[in-house]
Amino acid sequence: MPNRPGRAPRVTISDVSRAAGVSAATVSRVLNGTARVDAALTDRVHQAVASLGYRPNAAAQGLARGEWGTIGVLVPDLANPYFPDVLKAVSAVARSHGRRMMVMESDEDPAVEHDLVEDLMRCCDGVLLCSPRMPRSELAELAGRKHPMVLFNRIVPGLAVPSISVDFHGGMTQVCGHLAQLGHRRAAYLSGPSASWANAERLRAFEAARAFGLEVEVVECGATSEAGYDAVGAALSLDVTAILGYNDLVALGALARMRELGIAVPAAYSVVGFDDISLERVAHSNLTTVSVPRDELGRRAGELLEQLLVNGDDAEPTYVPMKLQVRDTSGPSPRN
Amino acid sequence: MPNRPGRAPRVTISDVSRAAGVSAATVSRVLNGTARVDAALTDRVHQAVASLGYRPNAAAQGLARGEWGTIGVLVPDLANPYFPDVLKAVSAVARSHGRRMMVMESDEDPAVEHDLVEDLMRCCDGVLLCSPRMPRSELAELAGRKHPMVLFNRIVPGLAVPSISVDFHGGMTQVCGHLAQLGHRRAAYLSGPSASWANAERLRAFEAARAFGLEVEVVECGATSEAGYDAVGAALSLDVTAILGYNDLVALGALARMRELGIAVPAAYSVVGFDDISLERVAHSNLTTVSVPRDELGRRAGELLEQLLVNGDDAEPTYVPMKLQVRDTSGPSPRN
DNA sequence: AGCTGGTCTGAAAGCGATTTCAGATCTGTC
DNA sequence: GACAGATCTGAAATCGCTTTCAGACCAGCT
Repeated sequence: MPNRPGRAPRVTISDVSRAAGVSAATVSRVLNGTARVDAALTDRVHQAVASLGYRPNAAAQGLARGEWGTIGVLVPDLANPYFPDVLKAVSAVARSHGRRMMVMESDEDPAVEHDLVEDLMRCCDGVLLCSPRMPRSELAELAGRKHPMVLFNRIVPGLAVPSISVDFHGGMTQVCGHLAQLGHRRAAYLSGPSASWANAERLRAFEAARAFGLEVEVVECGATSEAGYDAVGAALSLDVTAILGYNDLVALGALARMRELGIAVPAAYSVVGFDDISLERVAHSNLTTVSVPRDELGRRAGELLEQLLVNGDDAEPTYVPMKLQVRDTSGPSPRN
Repeated sequence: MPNRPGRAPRVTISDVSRAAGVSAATVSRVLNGTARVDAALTDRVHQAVASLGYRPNAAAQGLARGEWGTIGVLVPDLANPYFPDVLKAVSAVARSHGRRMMVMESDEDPAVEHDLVEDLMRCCDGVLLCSPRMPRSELAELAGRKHPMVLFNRIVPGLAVPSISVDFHGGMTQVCGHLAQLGHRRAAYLSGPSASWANAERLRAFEAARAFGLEVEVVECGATSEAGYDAVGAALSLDVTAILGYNDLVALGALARMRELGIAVPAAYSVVGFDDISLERVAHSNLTTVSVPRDELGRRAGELLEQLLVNGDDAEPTYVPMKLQVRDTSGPSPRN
């Protein structure tokens, strides 16, 4: 990089080679250990590197090696407590394989996702798309570029992209089973982003739920605690005995509103969340929910991508099961 | 980059120039708008780009331009709800200036911070260090490299590095004032990471607090809700009427333990947090705390870095004030 | 018609690494 | 002592893009 005024002069490999009295090739070999080099030269190189404070330029390395040493992650919303946990694990995996992590956020706007992914592909060896909301067609187009890519929490039928997802359908089925067993016959579901696969998977569970006697009404809501707070009114008017949140935030928001209204939980209504975000550790609202180990999920997503980069394996879609966590906000139906 | 088996063949600028029947220089000019180009040629270039699906290689651009178009952010812990909010804002600012964001996490280990920052400097135009725990000497060494760098929540006296920090000292002083006014005379502070500047700043406030009649005992604790939970016992044995947390997580953990022990808050003890993390929105524990607008903080940090990159300005350290949020966990001292 | 000056374009020289290739040196045999 | 082969080293090509530089072209003027 050119020396900018006021910036430290940039030390390049040829500065080092000059100082050590060897060729640039030798410096490269010493630093990367790609070939045997005489011990005396090795020493001189190391000394020159140390005294000049040389650090190889990542762009030049990337260009020459044909690898950036970087993976890219796209998330819908950094502020959603779900993703930092995943990022943390992905970052750790990436680091353990000597890669850096680039992060982009779509801010829940499906329209910008495509561009962001394109940008990521320009500077990352592989990309991890977390819960992408973009339409199937765009996703297919991106997949068609043959750039290593892993899908997280989004399955696109008929698209052979390695993916890892939480078994939302199974999780919600467990929730329904739990409520049915407690004698509930009608429940309201505070629905998440309508375009999202994650929401669709949950909805799918309600058809099966009918089989074991639970009818679920859908109320448009959203993915935030505020949305949950606001949607309670509509839910309560539906003659139900239980409220299911799209996620824990929604359920906690609903719970807060119900507390304000003086509604007894779980005596009058059962409330069930989804995701088991770690807020539970601190919030102590003891929400009944279904959990999934987010760190393990992130780790597996990272490993999947890494494997893809190294072996080019085209793995099968992986589903990670959820686990019902019965706590204090669910109980027998009051109409039993 | 070389074409890997199974990967899409890489389209380069010369492929485009060949297809459009112009020189690579012209393609570059059209794409970057750096010079007037005949309309007919411009069209041909655009068509070639579209039909080939050309995307400039970021590494090559970075190398040629001497800029990566990337900023790097180092955080101690992604799982700490504080940072995602900051990252979100930083990411937005970076994006608005056409830059990407690289994220690294030290996992609260000061020993790895130095290497991570070094790595960031190899591939980012500028770096933002959030609450770095590394010793002053290392920080000084890094600052000496003249690589654009902004410090967030860490002031190093005598080191001329642009920085933006929350006025922790002022915040904690407000907390002490609040408690003193409520008649409290002795309080316990559940102390955070001992090496951290943030903790030192809070401690500093306790000396001043003595002046208005509040004695604060320090209990070693940590930065997590678990640590707060565990430290309650020690705090209660100190003959105090109030407990101050290093942050909200600690305070919430303490609160949870106290609830278990059947201790009335704020009747028997007042509990005060620090940071006002957004968990409050969902946890509804109504913790008294001091707040700081994390998104604004992130935005300003991002802008500071951007300014540094563009103007090379060496701005003065900025302090952002905190604001006392009196809620339900603080009340008059029972010994009044 | 001949110049001057201004636009637009392409050839070529970087940017800073890696890697190939060929030459130099050194071993160990015959 | 000479030769084959193995080691080690440096020169140069390469990665894909930007940017300088100089030439080509055209218009407007004297």
